[in-house]
Amino acid sequence: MQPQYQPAAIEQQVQKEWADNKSFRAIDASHKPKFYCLSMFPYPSGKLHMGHVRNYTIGDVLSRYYRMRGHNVLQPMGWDAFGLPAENAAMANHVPPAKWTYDNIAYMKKQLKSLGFAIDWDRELATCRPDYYRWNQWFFLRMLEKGLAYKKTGTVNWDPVDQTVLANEQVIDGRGWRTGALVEKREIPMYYLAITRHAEELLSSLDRLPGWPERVKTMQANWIGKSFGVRIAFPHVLDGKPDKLWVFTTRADTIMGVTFVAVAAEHPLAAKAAKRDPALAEFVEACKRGGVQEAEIASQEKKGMPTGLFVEHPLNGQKIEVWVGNYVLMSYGEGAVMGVPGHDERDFAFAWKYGLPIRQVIDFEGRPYSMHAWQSWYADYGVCVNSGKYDGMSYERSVDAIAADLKAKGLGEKQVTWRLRDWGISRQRYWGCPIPIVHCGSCGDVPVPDDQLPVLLPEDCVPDGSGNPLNKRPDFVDTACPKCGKPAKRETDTMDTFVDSSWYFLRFACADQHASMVDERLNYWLPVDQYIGGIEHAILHLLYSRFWTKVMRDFGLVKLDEPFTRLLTQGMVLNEIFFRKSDAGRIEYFNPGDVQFEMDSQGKRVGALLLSDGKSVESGGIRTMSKSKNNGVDPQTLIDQYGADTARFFMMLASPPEDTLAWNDEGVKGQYNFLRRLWKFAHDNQALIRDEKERGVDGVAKDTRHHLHQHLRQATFDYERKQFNTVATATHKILNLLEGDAVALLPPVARSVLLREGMAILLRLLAPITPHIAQALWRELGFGADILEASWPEVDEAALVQDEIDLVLQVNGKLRGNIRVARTADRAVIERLAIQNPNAQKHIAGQTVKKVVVVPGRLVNIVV
RNA sequence: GCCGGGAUGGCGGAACUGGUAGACGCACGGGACUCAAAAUCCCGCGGUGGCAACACCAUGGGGGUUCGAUUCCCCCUCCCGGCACCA
Repeated sequence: MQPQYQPAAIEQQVQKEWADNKSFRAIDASHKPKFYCLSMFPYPSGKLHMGHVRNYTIGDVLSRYYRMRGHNVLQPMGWDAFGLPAENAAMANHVPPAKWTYDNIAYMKKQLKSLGFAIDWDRELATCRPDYYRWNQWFFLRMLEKGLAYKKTGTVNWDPVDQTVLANEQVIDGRGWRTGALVEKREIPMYYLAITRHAEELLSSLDRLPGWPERVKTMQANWIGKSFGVRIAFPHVLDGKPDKLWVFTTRADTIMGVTFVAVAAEHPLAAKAAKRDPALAEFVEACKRGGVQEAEIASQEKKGMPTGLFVEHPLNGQKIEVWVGNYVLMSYGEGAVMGVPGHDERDFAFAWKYGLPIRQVIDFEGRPYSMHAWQSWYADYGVCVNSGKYDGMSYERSVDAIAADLKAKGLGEKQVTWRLRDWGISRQRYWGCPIPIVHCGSCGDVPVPDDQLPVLLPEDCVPDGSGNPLNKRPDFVDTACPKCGKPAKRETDTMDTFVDSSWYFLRFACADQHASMVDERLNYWLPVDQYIGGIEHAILHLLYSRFWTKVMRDFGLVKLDEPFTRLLTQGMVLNEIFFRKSDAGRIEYFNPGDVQFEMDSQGKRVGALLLSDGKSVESGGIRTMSKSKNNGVDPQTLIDQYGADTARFFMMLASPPEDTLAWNDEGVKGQYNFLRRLWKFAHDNQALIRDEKERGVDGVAKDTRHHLHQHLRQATFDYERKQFNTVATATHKILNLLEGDAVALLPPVARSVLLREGMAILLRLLAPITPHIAQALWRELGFGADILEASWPEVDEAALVQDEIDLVLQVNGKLRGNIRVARTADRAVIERLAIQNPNAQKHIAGQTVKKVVVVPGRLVNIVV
């Protein structure tokens, strides 16, 4: 056995054995319970970042833990390989996105292997391969047949200089990222998937996902946004003919407080009014300028303009003016809202700005109401007031009554409305899955027949930033109509990459199947037992995957309602930002690795200096690691310097998996030292640990065994609840215990028994987190050939029982000492001992004891 | 703006169902070993007062429930994630 810990040699050796033995190949059948453990597949951006290392370490720890607990584990890996960054890299380096992507995959695969992840590489897939994306196309055609995929116009960001559709990410402060031109909204035809048809089930089946975090389920429920309300018509006369302006509201109880109606800039009524009013036309156009991002639209200043049109209040016939409001969304409800400034904050701000009347129609138990300042409780539910026949009614009663009255007049009805919109999947980009449609002059849009799939994406394009490069490829675009055979053009839009990631978890069960999208092996492996990925995917990716699964189920392709049984959403990895601002106002960012800190004598940081010139830099707070802020840390440096085990161990120790993790280089060395200490301790005591003579543990170092088994119980409990930082802590505590004086002073036989037991526990607790060193020591110390096959250590309940326990002594809830009592001591004895305690006496000091609270096994509190 | 989450020493974090706040680690300070350095080992380490025993204060801020609150309830501040074309 080597006296020194040599991670590079150990890790290479152990990884070679795993590869030679195909240790992580998942078998499609077993008497053991199956465990499908999946981490979200990476986008091959170049090299692994810390978020990847964290994500895949969590997944690997769970995979290895469940394997040791007797499960047949599948942990696959693939590549989310289509996407925008490949096109950006292509423009910057004049390399085709395909080559860039495949090179990145090769490098990142090497990195994943060097981290020792227990992955079944035989099932690897990449979404940019035709044998994967052909099934996107095939399934899209099935959805088209069923009407679940359809064509309609949608709004996109348009760069007028480059004549290109921009992703939201490419719009910076309302301007195109390359041209700096002001971005416009533009309507273009797109394909949509009818996810709203599944809204009800996507919402209701969240209740059948107990293994999902509540916050993710809440976010999804809010995103789907089921609202119960009333659809209300405001009658008016338009071009001499009677017409109705429809609005949707969840607060029909406030209808008598309506003082205006506002429509979206895209609303037909706005267009009509704009024809007669150039100022209004200008305003409507101004609203249409700018990007399509909801955050941008919703946070802009509320602006409006009257249309000069009037409608009638549906219940009292009052004349109400119609406004155009930039805060009204065309995509939600009717694209028009009734304005109730008395009880809606946005309407209040709007009315205040334009001098529209504000009317109180809800009473809040007589609390004083002022129309000069908004109070957050004005939007609460209450009782109708100033509302004629509805006065005194509660929310439910007034809504029922108002809906009934509106229905009788043909001016409204109760309605359920969803916030969820259908999923637009058309992208005007090159590096994605082609949409299998041919546009024929005679036959229109013709689906590509199944036997002509896949529609292959040419892999040698180099985009230049203007338009979609596929439009410049006659070899791709020009084709024959599958129906009539005449010359026709291929659709050049590609699919949203969320399509690729909406079903890849199914494909891992049958990655070698080329005759069909999925096969019967899915029935064994699916659903995914544990899914792990970033919290930033809590809504879109997870919702689309749930939707896709349900559609595949409806088509009879899979037998599952939900794809992911348990979900762990890991927190983001953050790092501090350092910068200098030049006189010209330009900001230069510096990598935290190039910055050194000045400390005071207490170790408190007082300044930050750039290593290269020794001058100070400013701190810009802590953000997610990104290229633009130059605050990323390359995990490869860490692996090269300390080895995979240290990188993995530190990642798990630093923070609970679901919390954000602020990067801190300093701690890494400490964990490397721990593994070195472990190795040295094992080396120095190998003779004692190896000694296998049959010896009982009865009466051996009772106190130490008590602590050992307490740590084991805690660590196992923490594995189960996936709090790996305290598992790592427990391994520290065990090594501290084994190294401590209590053990060193034992006679050799007792020491040998204890060290052997302690080490056997410690190595198995470490095996999921630091598998290489655990395997090496397991073998060196003679516990067995392969720790992968070892079973989980069992807690010795007898070791946990103590004869005497310490109770916390409190007076009026304040700590005043401890008392030691027998395990079996009854309440009366504890009370007497507590009151007699000299320190307690000091604080009771003449006051009367009102009562004594005894929490068995924990504390006693004297109340005076 | 809307939805979700978070805030505990110099730092990462711990505290299981409301029961000793700061486990464990890092950083820092002191000491041992060494010609020296590294490595290693030992001691200290929330704040204030005190020689000490100890006392008081302290879990973002304010209020409440309780014998007892980091934990439960209400209000506020700041930070992070998502907002449908980044993945």
